[in-house]
Amino acid sequence: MGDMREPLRELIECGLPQALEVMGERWSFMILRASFNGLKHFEEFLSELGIARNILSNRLAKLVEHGILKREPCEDDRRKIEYRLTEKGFDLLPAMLALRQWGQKYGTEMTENPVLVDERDRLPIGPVSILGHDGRILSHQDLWLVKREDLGKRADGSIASPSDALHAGDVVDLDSAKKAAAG
Amino acid sequence: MGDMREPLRELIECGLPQALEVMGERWSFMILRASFNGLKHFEEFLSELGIARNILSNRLAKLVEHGILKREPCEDDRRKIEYRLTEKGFDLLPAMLALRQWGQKYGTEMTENPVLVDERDRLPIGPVSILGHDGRILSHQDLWLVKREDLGKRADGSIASPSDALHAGDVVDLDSAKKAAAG
DNA sequence: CCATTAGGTTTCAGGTTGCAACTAAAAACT
DNA sequence: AGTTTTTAGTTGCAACCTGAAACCTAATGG
Repeated sequence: MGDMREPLRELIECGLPQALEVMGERWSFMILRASFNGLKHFEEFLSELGIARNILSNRLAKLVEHGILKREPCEDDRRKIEYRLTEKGFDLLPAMLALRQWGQKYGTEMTENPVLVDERDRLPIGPVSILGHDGRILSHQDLWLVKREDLGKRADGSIASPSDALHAGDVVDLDSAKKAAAG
Repeated sequence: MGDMREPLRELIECGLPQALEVMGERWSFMILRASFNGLKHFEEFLSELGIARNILSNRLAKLVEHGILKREPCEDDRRKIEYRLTEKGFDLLPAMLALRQWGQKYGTEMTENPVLVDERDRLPIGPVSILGHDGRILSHQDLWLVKREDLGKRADGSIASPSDALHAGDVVDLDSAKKAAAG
């Protein structure tokens, strides 16, 4: 009876719901993007994003509350308030760019301008990537879900069948899914 | 007068809004994650996610409509329907993982189990990363926004001031923002 | 035939979004 | 000083979206 919610917990105990609590709300990512682009003031966000005043107010407050933006009054003009990214906010950059690149890949074609570049060579950045332990770029084909206690154990030929694994919670994740995608 | 919406276009013409059209809706990412984990059937999603029936129905339809999932009737049991990830759906993996990792980094600590690993060495994957043209891992410190026609032009010492650039659309993005975060 | 399962749709209360109008405080102009 | 403008909000209200529960329909299974 205590473990009734085992499979549910598996899905809920992960960073996603926590991330979505803030960033799942409408406009949050657009505001973040605007922040990345250097916008700092209420009226700037308002006119650039085309968001409603009350919603913007609410979203900014939530982003501040979650430590993604910091809210500080301007010194030179005390009507103005600056909303600036925190380190926690900057850490959302990979997620935002991955989403952006995906949208760009499958959306109506558009030549983005300005372009996000590596400041060293001033050449466009590559796709946001999943890296292995050794730095190799991984595709979904290369991924596997393994029980924590089985980390590092290589497959010797005998692997539980994917359908069993799905319920046993052993080798679960992308096995069946990638076969399905291949077919 | 024709270019009145210049700065607005700059923010809107990017993959983000297109990505958010589907993935910005509540539950979309959670359903995607469940799909990655091998769930395929309506009632599976229903019980694992704790979502309402009507919403699930609506979300699945939207994900199918946008080509992220494909909906096909089961052959062996024609009541059942399989929802499986398309290639377009799999391409959301970096975005989902980046979000997940961010949530994990800043949320209440939790030891994820099972763990997502590189199937070769069965070791946990690294953080989702922004790569430069040369494969180097970039932080937000290393990024720059440049006009499309200035690609590859290295800075010789004379760079327009960031505040000017913000309005001119030249070197816009993270310059001021990263200075702000540093301070 | 009858019960059950799978995948929905309908209904309706309650919450969220968005537009427009209003406020309050700090500059800026006259 | 007095008026206007700018900045960052709040409030009120209609339209839309969400979620829980009940209902519907087709396919299995006994």
